[in-house]
Amino acid sequence: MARSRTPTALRRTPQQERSRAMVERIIAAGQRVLLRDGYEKASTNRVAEEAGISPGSLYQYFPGKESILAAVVDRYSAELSTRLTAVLADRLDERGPALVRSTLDGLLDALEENVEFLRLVVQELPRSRQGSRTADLEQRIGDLVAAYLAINRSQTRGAEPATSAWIVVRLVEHLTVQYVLERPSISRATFVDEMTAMIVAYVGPPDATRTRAPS
Amino acid sequence: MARSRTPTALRRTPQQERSRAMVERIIAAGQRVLLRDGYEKASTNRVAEEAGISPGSLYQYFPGKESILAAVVDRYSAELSTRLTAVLADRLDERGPALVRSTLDGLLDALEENVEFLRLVVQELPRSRQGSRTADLEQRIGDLVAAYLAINRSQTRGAEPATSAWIVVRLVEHLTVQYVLERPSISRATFVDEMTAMIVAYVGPPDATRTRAPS
Amino acid sequence: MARSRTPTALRRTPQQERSRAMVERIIAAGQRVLLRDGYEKASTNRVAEEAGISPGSLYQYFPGKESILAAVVDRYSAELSTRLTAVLADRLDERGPALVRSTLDGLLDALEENVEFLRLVVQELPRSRQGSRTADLEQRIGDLVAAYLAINRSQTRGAEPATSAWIVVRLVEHLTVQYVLERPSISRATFVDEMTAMIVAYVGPPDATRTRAPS
Amino acid sequence: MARSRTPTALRRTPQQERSRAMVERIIAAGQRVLLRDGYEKASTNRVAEEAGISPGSLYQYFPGKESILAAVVDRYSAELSTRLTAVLADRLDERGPALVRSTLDGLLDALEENVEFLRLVVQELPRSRQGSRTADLEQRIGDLVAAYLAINRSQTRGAEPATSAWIVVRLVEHLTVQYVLERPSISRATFVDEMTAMIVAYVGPPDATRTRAPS
DNA sequence: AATGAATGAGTGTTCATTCAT
DNA sequence: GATGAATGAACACTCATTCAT
Repeated sequence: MARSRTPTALRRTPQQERSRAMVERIIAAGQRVLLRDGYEKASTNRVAEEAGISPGSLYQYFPGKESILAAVVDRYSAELSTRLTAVLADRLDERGPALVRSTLDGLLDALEENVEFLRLVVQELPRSRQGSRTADLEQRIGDLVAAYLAINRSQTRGAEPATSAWIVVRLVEHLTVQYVLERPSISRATFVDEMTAMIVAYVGPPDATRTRAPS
Repeated sequence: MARSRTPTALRRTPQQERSRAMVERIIAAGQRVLLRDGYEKASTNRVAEEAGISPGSLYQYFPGKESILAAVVDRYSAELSTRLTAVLADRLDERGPALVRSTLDGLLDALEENVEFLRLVVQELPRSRQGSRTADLEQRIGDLVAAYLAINRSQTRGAEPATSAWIVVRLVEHLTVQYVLERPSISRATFVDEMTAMIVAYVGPPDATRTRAPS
Repeated sequence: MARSRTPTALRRTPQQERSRAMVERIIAAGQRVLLRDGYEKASTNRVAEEAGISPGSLYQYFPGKESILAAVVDRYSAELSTRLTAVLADRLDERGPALVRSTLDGLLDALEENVEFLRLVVQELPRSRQGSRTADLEQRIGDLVAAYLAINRSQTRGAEPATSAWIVVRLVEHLTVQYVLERPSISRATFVDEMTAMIVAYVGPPDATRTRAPS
Repeated sequence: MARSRTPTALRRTPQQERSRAMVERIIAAGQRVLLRDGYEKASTNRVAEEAGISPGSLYQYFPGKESILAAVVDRYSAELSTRLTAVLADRLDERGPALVRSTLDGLLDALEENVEFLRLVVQELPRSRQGSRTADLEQRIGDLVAAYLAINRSQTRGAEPATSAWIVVRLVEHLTVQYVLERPSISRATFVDEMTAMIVAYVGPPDATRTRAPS
């Protein structure tokens, strides 16, 4: 019972290492099965077989089927998040349209990395099986955008930063995903231009000195 | 005995009436089961039990499980579509911000009519089970918006009407649905204001200097 | 209730005529369904549909599924029997090898008339579904053969006519059927020659004056 | 714990033993169900119940219903084949009538071992469910008989050995089976006498004047 | 007589989960 | 820890038969 909680800071015991490796193996197998067989045919037995372990062993690492699939989606979300963060890391000094443009570009890059699985998650999986990571992410990014807006945007428009942030986050998320999945006959450059124009027009130009079109 | 032979084309025989009633009963039962038990647990046997008929009888009216659930979703989509059409019918002469505002209002009204089932469809059902109704509607409305933009909007911005229409349709659809489902702490009035502002700013205000096509 | 039993000898009432016609229609439909869908898929509902009547009406003419299929097989057996009788009718004066040969020829002709259905009956249908006609026929023909043997054959061999008849009837029946169904690489002429030789050798030449090979 | 790793190739692990036992148990249950309920009523659920296991367990050992029933029939065919082979093994030096007689006797013994199941297979099961074992056996025995005839029989008759073999094999098979199943009022001794006489007369007695291949 | 909607027990099969080893 | 045989309720669907009309 008195299992020490990571005794020396970040070090893990060999058992924990092995356990983590096994969890990863199961998640990877789960993703392969989902891609190969689709959601309806993805059974625990198939995941176990794909992972090269026995069905019983699954339950040493996960409490049930749902949590396995949720972990698969969560890992994907985490990958997306990581990729996006990496891309944006060296654009931290940008502001206004350039920042928006960079964000859109990074997001599209990240989403295009694994379109097949993105399609699976968005179109095949019931939202209720998608873990909490996406919602968390929306929340966190929403907070960041709100903070940014509170600091940077012009004072001519009256909405709460939180309101604009809520709208912008969902707008960006959904439209980029749909663009990648639907591939409408719009070039990526045009899509980014349009989205940037829309967002900039909506949240207002960052520079208060800039003249706005008379309402 | 003297069963009339449907002299005027549109009259229905009693059997047809009974059949229609049964179809309705099954669809209603399917909707209740979906709401009560969720998509994964919605089985033909449960639908039959909920409808108060035997499992075999289902197959007199539907070819299989998929078609039953599809009919449930289709009926809901048809209701949505009907309500929206009705609301917008007497606003056909509006232009610009007023038209946008009316559309948003109508859409929100329609979506709020049955939030519970909207949540089910959007969050529980895999997109692939949602029938073609939604996609059809998106397409049709997209065409309408593109046509409107081609005629009405100012020439100051360069994007193709089809491009703007694609973006605006998905934006409006997703954000209104999410607003109704998430109920963020944004008043409906504010939400409509913000959306209207965003869309008008994006597609560009109708150019007052440009001659409008006579209504 | 006091329905007259064919009042004037062979005449039938109109109802009885209609009934007989319906029975025939159902049997014909049953045969088509068996040929089209196979035994395992041949359901009463399909037979009714094929006959152009409602499933319920089947039970006005037959007590159940089994009896329908039995009637189909029986009608086929009756056809076989009729054809065989017709072929043999003008050979009644023959004796010995010529009679055997004629019988084999006639039987092969009759069996080849509808090989598809013969295959179905012999290979797909459980024997227990084959009605009693075949067994009856075997019995009757066996009796005839026994009578023939009792009168015609040489007295040098000692078996009971009934014994030889039992053997010969089954031998002829099974081998001709198998020949038609398996189509081994044996010409029909050779097959008939061989069968004739075997039977004649077995039951003994009809003419006592003929020299037999020393045992 | 120290589970031996099957050092010598032919040893089986306990799991394999258990698996074999389970397969046997299912086959035996299948046979009992077939005998008790008949082919049409023999369902996987009944077999499972009779075997004292759950329906799901069936599918750990067999891929489906057909293969279970096929295994039942195959096991019976294998038993028949084994018994027949054993009986004939010590008669290999016989020729002519004695060989025919031994074969018939051995065949009748083998068939009489389990008349109940023989009846089931022959009369209840559609031929198409009888596996390939019977057809294989027919083919193999046919080849043997043809070879025997090619070497041993007199040259007085002209048919191809393959032709005579085809006829004799089917004749012997069908008549012995029918004798056992129908039990006509013919003593077994008489039946064997008659059959022997017929076959010997047909294929021709071994020509005593002809030099035999040295055994 | 004829209908055909309704039945409901039944089918073969799957699969998340358990537990003795 | 790991196994994998065993489970058994559940699934989608069928069909011989009935019976109110």
